[in-house]
Amino acid sequence: MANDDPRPLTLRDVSEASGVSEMTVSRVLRNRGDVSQSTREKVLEAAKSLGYVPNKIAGALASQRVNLVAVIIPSLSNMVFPEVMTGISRVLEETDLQPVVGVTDYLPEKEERVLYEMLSWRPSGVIIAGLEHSDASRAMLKASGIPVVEIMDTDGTPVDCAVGISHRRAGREMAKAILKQGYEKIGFMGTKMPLDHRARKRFEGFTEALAKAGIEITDQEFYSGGSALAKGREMTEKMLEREPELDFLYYSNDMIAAGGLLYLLDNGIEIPGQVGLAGFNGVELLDGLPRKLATMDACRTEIGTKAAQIIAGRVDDPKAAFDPIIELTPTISYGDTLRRR
Amino acid sequence: MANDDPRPLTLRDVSEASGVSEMTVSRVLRNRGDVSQSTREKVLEAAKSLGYVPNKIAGALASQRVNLVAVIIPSLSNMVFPEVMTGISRVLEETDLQPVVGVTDYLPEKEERVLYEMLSWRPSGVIIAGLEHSDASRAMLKASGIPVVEIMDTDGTPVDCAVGISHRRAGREMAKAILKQGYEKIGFMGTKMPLDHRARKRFEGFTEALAKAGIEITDQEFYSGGSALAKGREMTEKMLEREPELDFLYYSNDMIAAGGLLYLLDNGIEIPGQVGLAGFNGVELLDGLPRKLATMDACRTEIGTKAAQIIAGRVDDPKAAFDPIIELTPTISYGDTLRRR
DNA sequence: CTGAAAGCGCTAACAC
DNA sequence: GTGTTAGCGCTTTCAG
Repeated sequence: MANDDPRPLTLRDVSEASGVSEMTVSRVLRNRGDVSQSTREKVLEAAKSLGYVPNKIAGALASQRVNLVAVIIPSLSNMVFPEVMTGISRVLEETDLQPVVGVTDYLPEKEERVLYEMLSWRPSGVIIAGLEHSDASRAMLKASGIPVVEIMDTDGTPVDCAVGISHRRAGREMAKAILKQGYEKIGFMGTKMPLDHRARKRFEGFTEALAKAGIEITDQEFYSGGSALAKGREMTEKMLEREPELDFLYYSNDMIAAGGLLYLLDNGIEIPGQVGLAGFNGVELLDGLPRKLATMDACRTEIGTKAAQIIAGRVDDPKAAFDPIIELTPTISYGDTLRRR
Repeated sequence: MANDDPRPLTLRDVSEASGVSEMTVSRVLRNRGDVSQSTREKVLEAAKSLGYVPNKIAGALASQRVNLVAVIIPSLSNMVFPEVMTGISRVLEETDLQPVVGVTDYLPEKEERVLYEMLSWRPSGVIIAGLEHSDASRAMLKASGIPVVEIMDTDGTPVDCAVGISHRRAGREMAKAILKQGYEKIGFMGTKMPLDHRARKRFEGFTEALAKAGIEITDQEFYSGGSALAKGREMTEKMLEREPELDFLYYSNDMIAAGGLLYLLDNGIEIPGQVGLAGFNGVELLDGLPRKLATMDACRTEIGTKAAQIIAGRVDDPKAAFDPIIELTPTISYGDTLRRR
């Protein structure tokens, strides 16, 4: 029954055990071509009882086909990429493609290494976060000759094609919504991440829209590492000590915004009358806070879904047409922390 | 410079471009064997300018070696597995092994599929969550002939070896700590997941230790889906309506415990005097809550680290000895919600 | 230090 | 419906 010999089983073993040629065994195992019911049963029986697991390495080399899609993302620890993965998996499960995840920790050199490593397995497509990559990475992607979808961001020029939102616009829209509610003394808090281009673009869009209204950010603060909830609390405290006049706090993600919210509530500050708040991402995780946080969803699942569909479609038909850039539209939810009565 | 021909580059292309035999090119690219400085440079130059990326499929088939470690986990969405991954990656980065992640969504059939798929790439080792697997999965793991580490749990019999904590004991220890503080009317809230064996074992250990002290759980409630924070809040509200006499709430994870905490605070219930709380996991994410939640860390990063070390060690030396079960010891942190004054 | 030959386990393409 | 042959792109092994 089990395999005692350390040598892994091969098609040949199944062939011998079933008295059918290797080729026919292969056909049965892949459901390819016509095979008589009787031999099919013999083969499946033999394969099962031996515990045969096909060797995809050999199969891929022979067929020049690899059903893998490389998915390259900066991190698994925040809520955003798991949701993108969910979208991707949902679509790919309907196909014979399989996602393989690589994580870059927001480091361009690591991205390069991971990409090289993944491309060397000759995947059928690449889904990669962001539009900013090293020259070498872009060159590899171009030279690979496979479909590449850059996700999350549309502010830039994709190597092949992109699905995402405009983070500049997201920042602008939030600024406009805040101004419209009559807030004027605005503070910003975010990650100290020169390499998080999307956070940077949101910040840029935000200040740009404020500037257009003749307003400058009153104060700003950046953090790195640690528990986001705790950091949001600390930064908010510090900032309000420095600038008690602030009437709005814009956070670059929902987690630190939640920390800020808890701080304000603890200190009896009236929300959103005295101070308003908003975050970014729309993480469901945070439903259940004492107040519903204003935020902007980043269309994460949809980005994953669309990206996977593009890959699947183009693997299916390499000459099919496709949009070079698909820009999704995030929506603001006002919650209880942005709308002044 | 770039590759216009859709055909991917091969060693032969580099060989021709550099005027060196394929074999020597291969040696240079893998840093194997002695190659003169001058030919080495010629080769690297040629490979780089062509944008050559080696084909690992062919390499793996020829060398019968695949530097991949299959990591099979139920989910990426909660905080627990990303931390395990961190531990694994940290160790494997020091070696030439690479983790490849598969997700099962807590479904045994999906686990079986994912495992089959991964084993068909002939990885050098498997790290898989839990000790409960279908017969077919166990058979595959055994037959694979590669090192297998089952992680998270030690209450059971591993196929090969295991690293984790005893969730039964964890439940018992928490029960003892709660009783020691004088709490007596205890409610339990958790996930409605017959397939989350570790949550189940904690629950069993918990009730068992209470029983030994002659106490039964006063009330219990299970949820599925939705935002854990919100669910914790809702369940807590319902339970306290049903059983206003409750003096302690034990939650099967920190996220719902946090929701419960926020509910109690909102309703002016005194913690931990009137009602105490505890969760499970020790998620750093939650630092920053108004009170520090009592919890028990699950040694997640350490589990990842140890598991990866075992794989790396056994890949290095297949006949090295190893412990079949490594049980780590979780520690209770009392925070502000368990210690009665 | 470098090269030539053989073959890893499978599948495409073609017989029968 | 089934079998045969010839590789896929690399590395192992062995000669020089």
